[in-house]
Amino acid sequence: MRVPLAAAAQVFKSLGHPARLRMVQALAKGECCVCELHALVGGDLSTTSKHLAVLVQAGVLSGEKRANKVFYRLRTPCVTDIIACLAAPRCARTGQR
Amino acid sequence: MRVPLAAAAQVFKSLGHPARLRMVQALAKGECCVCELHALVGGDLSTTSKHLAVLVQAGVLSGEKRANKVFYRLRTPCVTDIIACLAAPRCARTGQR
DNA sequence: TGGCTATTTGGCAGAATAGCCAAATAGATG
DNA sequence: CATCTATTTGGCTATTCTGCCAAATAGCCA
Repeated sequence: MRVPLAAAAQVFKSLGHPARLRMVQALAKGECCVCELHALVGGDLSTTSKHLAVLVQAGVLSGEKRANKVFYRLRTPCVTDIIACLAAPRCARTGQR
Repeated sequence: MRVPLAAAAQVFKSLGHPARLRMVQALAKGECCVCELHALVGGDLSTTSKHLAVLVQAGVLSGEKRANKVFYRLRTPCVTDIIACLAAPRCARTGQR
């Protein structure tokens, strides 16, 4: 294993929350601003912001400020694959679950 | 998405701990008994047992008792793919990280 | 500048998690 | 049966996570 175990675990941990997972799924289709992601998951806006910070910290997302909005995007296409694999009724590669 | 978001998040959450991730990696090579997994991650044996329970609860592992030992195995090859993807310096499918 | 929108930060209370110890359970074996 | 090995369960404390509120910050526009 080349990536430190702890770093990999941190990525999984960051994905281990329904709101964060939903946001990452949305971001798999392209970047979104915080307000869009917030509309997606509901709750307090500050909670959304903190969830995004967790994902950035784990290296899953990166954020960029443009005008007065902040746009987040996936940093690793790998994550998209991972989510697709779990989200499908069967694994796309193996045909099994 | 066909698998409930919450269930997928639970899988990620269960993988989001270094000891659990290490055990799952070992199990990707074949089933192990608790004592082997415990030797791998150290700490208290009861802690290992509880980590395994978390993974079973998430649907990642299944355990089977044979004689007086309990053997755990991966339930989903998908998880193996996921881990391989993250563990590699580059994603096996896309060549990117 | 003043106000407006978008987002983050600090702080707090409650819930969940981690890890250790002691005790209980299950099966093998003398 | 008594005992030994392997594992789980109950319980406890310390730590971390969640989600809300209030306040601060940053950039736009009149």
